[in-house]
Amino acid sequence: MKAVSEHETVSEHVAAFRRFNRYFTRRIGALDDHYLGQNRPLGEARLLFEIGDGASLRELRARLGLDAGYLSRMAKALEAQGMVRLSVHPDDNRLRRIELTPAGRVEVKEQNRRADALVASLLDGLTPAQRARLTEAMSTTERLLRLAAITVEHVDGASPDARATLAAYAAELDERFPEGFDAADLVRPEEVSGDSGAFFVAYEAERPVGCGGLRRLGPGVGEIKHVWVDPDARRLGLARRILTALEREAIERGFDVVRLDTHAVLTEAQTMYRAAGYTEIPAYAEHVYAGHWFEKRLRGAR
Amino acid sequence: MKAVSEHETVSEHVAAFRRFNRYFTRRIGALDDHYLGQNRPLGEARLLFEIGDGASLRELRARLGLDAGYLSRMAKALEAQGMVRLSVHPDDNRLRRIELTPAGRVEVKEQNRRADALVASLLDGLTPAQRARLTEAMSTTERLLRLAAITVEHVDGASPDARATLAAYAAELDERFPEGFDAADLVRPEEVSGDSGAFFVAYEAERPVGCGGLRRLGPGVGEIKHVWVDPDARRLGLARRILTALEREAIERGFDVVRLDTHAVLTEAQTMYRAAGYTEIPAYAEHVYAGHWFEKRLRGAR
DNA sequence: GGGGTCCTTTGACTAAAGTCAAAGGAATAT
DNA sequence: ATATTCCTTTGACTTTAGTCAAAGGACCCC
Repeated sequence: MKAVSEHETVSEHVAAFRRFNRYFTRRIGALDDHYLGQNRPLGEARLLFEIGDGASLRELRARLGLDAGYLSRMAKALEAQGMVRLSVHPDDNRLRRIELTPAGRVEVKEQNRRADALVASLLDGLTPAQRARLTEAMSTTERLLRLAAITVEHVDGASPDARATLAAYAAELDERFPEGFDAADLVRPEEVSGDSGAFFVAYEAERPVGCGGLRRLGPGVGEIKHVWVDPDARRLGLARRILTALEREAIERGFDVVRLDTHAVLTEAQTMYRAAGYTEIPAYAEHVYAGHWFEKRLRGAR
Repeated sequence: MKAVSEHETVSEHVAAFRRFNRYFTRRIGALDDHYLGQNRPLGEARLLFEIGDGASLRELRARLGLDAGYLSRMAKALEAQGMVRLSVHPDDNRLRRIELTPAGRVEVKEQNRRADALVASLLDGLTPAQRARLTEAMSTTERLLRLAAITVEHVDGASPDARATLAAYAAELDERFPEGFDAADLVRPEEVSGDSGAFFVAYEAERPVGCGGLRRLGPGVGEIKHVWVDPDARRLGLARRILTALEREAIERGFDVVRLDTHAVLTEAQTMYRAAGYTEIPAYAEHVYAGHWFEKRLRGAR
């Protein structure tokens, strides 16, 4: 009974999603592409648009998912038209840097103007209140879609992605803590690997955008460390998902309770932990940066 | 001051719209297209999908915006693959009817299954509450975008579109009124044309999806007649827009007040009129179908 | 300083997408 | 009944988009 109704709701959401997708890509997406290109193949228009304030071909290849040969030729064509300038990349002679010429900049501006005008004319039919509701609904849709597309994966604590996210985490704390933060105070990779613990990295389209670690604190007790989300991926509910992954891992490892500490200035984090069922407890260890300690019981109700 | 802040908000909405558009078409739309086609050029896949329970080539040409020659060839290719059957259209020997064969039906079903699975796997990352919020936000977005894309145009009361919408209106009333509705009781075209009145038709992508008329009732008094919205376009706020257009017209024609009557069973309409500033008044004329009478003062406050 | 890796260019193709115009049969308007 | 309009087919193209592999110069790691 339960299963049936659950299934029905999921397929309802799937149907709604597909209906929206069809409507949006047919009516709006198509419009945009069509008007954007105007006198130019879409591929070139997109490339031109994506260059921004200069980029390497390698970057563009990754961002637009293009074949190397194909991109090389398009770049050459745009250069011949006087839209871009190609040069060897200052940092690495293998790479080529591509930049807009003044003429290219004019064309991009013109593309933007046209697209803006198109959207403005569309919004024209709505009242200000409706426009506000539309913007709100779009941003909710986008946030949830992004969240859905992010995966949280178990990785080795010493892997490059783990180290990269921890470095970003440390850099941010160093900014935010009045006393600064020393990267030497991060957990050691072996504390969150193998039998000792676990480390998770969140990926959005292959890019690491968040992390969190779990280590053993004592018998039946785990500690959650370094839960962090990239500024670009905040307000999506990602920290909550990382936390859920860590708790699931803790349960599998037989911990009955998990603890964590947090700095006094990280008020959003404290709010999040409370909402996730954590309760504040007295200090369970001395940490240089800690100001608040929390705990959550994972099994054996209360 | 006012104008500046107004302008700023509009451009904010434009920016938000474009950001959403970019995100959605790049990430989601692309996914969909890529997985849909699988072993088949996208054009063919789209065509196959669009056939549904059979259609004429002409219809498909309009819906997909294809060149006649291109479509003809694709149809022939699909026929050679045993996916569709082509035949002369029963109603008009110039047209060709295209239908799916059993094999074609299987493939469309398979396309659908794949797309559903893709979406389901995407939604998998969300909690049920988040899924519900996503569906809600998408449907709001879609409703408002549809509303924004609809235009309300002044047409002659005797034009084919005016007659078509009025016929649909009459047919619906005939269903809904316990006593039925006789199309002979509609306004005559000349009452809502030229100096006597005005008629508006709402178009969504060239298709008439709503209407409303205004006629002169007496000195300074106009009457709003036959405001109707196609079932496919309801719950978008379209009736309200038609009403606004009629009131603007009434003001231009120098009417101080507009009246209207409505049948007792049309409770949604009554709610809408009240929300739009209409107040119920005693019967101002005898009408066979009327059960409630409303009025709105357009100028000379109270 | 030598092998492996990385990035780009070039040649050589292929497939898909789309355009244009001529032509012929079928409806429609007058 | 005749001119006009419609819808589709066909031939003859062009442009985009994309793929694959070979090759060469630059970097990186011992």
